[in-house]
Amino acid sequence: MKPETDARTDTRKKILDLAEVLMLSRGFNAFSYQHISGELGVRNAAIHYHFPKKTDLGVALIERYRRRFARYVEAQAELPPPAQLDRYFSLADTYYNKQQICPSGILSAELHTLPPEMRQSTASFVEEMRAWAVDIVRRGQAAGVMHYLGTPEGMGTIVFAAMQGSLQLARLDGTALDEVKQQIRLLLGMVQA
Amino acid sequence: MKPETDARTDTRKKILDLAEVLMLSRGFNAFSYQHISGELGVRNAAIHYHFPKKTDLGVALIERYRRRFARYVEAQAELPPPAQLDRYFSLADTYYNKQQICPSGILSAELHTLPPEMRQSTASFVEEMRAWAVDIVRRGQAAGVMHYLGTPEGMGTIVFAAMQGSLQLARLDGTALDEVKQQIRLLLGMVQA
DNA sequence: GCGACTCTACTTACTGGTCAGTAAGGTGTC
DNA sequence: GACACCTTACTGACCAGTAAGTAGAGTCGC
Repeated sequence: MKPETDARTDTRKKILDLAEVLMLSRGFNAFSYQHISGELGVRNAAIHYHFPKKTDLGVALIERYRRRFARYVEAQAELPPPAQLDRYFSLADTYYNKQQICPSGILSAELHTLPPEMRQSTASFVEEMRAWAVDIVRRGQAAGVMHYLGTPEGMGTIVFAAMQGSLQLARLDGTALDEVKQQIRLLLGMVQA
Repeated sequence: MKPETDARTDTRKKILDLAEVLMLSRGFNAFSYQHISGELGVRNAAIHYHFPKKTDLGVALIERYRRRFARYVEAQAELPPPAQLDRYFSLADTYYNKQQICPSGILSAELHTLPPEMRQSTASFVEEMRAWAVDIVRRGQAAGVMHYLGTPEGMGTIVFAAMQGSLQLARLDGTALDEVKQQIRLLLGMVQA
């Protein structure tokens, strides 16, 4: 009984992985259990065995994001703030290359059609991401490696909002993401103007 | 035969108005002809009479936005750039107060599930909005009433992306929109830091 | 000034497809 | 023999879209 080939967690994980791809490219409401079961070579009811309601799948997806994000933040806690920002930018590039948008983007856009449990998880997730962006620019300022107008709250929030927005725009206009990234670097005093 | 009470254009307009509200709060895929016909007190097929396919309704919605936006831009072409920015901010407040997001936000988020005709219209619409934001900050800079780092393209794009993103975030965190608006004013050198 | 025709703007009634979700049964493993 | 992990088979809801019919208003010939 090798845990790494345990069928139980294996199928469950495959479902989550597929659901993740579908959600980030099409949205939560625009994919069905059929999309997953077809790709996975199982029947629809197999998905319902692991996630009885679609809401359960949605909440599990968001909670997995939150855990992953927490690990991600912790893993690079020791990096200097500009390097953390670069990592953030690379993450956005990864989404862009897959023609996806960020989880907070799709979830906040679809918010009013999501079940209450998912809305709750989304609110926590988005608040954690925003707080992290604020934290980066705050520590960047404190360390003297970032210089900008206004407060860390204002600057962090606009960075987060602009990245979310530009990832969506980038699917229509490929230059938007690079342009926004470059402008953020400028506004944070990280490049010579 | 008074044209202002012409039943023809009247029902058609009511359908578009209702579809607009539904799209900005729930998204294009998350409303049905039933939602509209129920509210309007007509049968489903009546909507199909005016808009045979849902795609037709979607394209009509976007094209109406584009015409409205073009008029909006022209109507305030003589205003000084900071005043135009304020109008843009008020528009965002209007959406926020109705718990809606901006059309470009929902359309770009749902992009991959939209029919090709709608994608085409969306691309044109978004490009027009972005160009307008760039134009405001370009003329603001030229008039000496806006001062910022980088190019008008970079600054206009980040303003547009940040506004789109913050309108989405504002449904989860009521402070996001005001924070981003204030930060934009700061970054454009429109307030004393 | 009146019947015949036509057009707009609907209606009723339906189809086929997709959806989430359920119940009951089977199969292999500890 | 109990349990995890599926299957087959189904339900009811909702969906976009269509076909055929109709009420009323305007138009035309005469």
